[in-house]
Amino acid sequence: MPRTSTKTESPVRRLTSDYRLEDQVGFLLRRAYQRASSNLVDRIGSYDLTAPQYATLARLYERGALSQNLLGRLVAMEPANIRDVVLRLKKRRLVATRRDPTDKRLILIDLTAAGTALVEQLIPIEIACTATTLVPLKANERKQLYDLLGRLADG
Amino acid sequence: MPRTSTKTESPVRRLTSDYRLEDQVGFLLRRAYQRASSNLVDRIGSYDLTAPQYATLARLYERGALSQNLLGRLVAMEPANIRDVVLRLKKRRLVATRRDPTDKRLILIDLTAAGTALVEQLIPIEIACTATTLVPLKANERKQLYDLLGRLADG
DNA sequence: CCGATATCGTTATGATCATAACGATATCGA
DNA sequence: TCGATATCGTTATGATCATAACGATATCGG
Repeated sequence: MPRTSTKTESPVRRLTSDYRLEDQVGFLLRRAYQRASSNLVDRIGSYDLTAPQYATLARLYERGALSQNLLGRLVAMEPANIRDVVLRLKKRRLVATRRDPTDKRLILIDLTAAGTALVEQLIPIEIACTATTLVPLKANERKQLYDLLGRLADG
Repeated sequence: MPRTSTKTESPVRRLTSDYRLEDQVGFLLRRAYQRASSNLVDRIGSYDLTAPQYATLARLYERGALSQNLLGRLVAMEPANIRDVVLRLKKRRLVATRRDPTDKRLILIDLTAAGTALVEQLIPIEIACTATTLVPLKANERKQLYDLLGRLADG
């Protein structure tokens, strides 16, 4: 086995630098999200679902039929993005679409029976997954994290 | 102006549900990262740089020449991903590549003069951007957040 | 020395993401 | 009523992302 190789590293140290990438909150958030997302895919990947797809199904389960655009806002996806997710879910018959009779602009999305059954299977898995992700933190720390992240996300 | 439209919402309430998507840490992390990333692009977008591209340049600035693979690990990108980022940066002459003479597998990546100059311009902007993202939090809360996120990310 | 194993970079596939521009529909205000 | 404005969904473009499979190179153990 070749050594794990910090081999090519040269400790050049340019000019300034009390700067560290690790101190940038965006970088930390990206890595934490990678971890959480990876945990979820490990558990629900066998269902061939991604985290955004799961979020979409879960939201429909919570709220019932929604227009494609509103659904997108509720799962934090742009119109062009939620469109593709809905198309994939529709192709697998997990959601169904119909026109809103009173507003011809809208496409209403809803879970199918199969979609509903799948979400009900997945919800406990996702809850367990969240627990796994939070293992490094104590109970009071988790509550603190939720508070802080919520305030960051909402601006 | 059409109303902001919770129009199509139907409060169907399926089976169970003390379940809420907002309680899943992955969903919160994704939204917080969206916010941070958006803040960064607002500020450095005029340089035609994305957050991952900036992270890559910043890491090279901190560490000097690195193999493509190690560089990828240090910015939390898969080999296939860091490859594309490096290609784009190389096309813009912000980084240069050369073969490692002692290990023919490696491609060494380093900043060009132009790349170095650009990073030195961008670092203060990024620091300001992090400050903006953290505005909702008080100083002690920021410290707490860093601690919690770090432990989540490192598993 | 040499085969087993590990690492590096590449290729291919598929799913997110954000942005801008566009036509169709809906609503508002004068 | 009717034009200005807003929303909805679509299309196109480009950048992330993760995964699996692959050849080339490097290292280790016997």
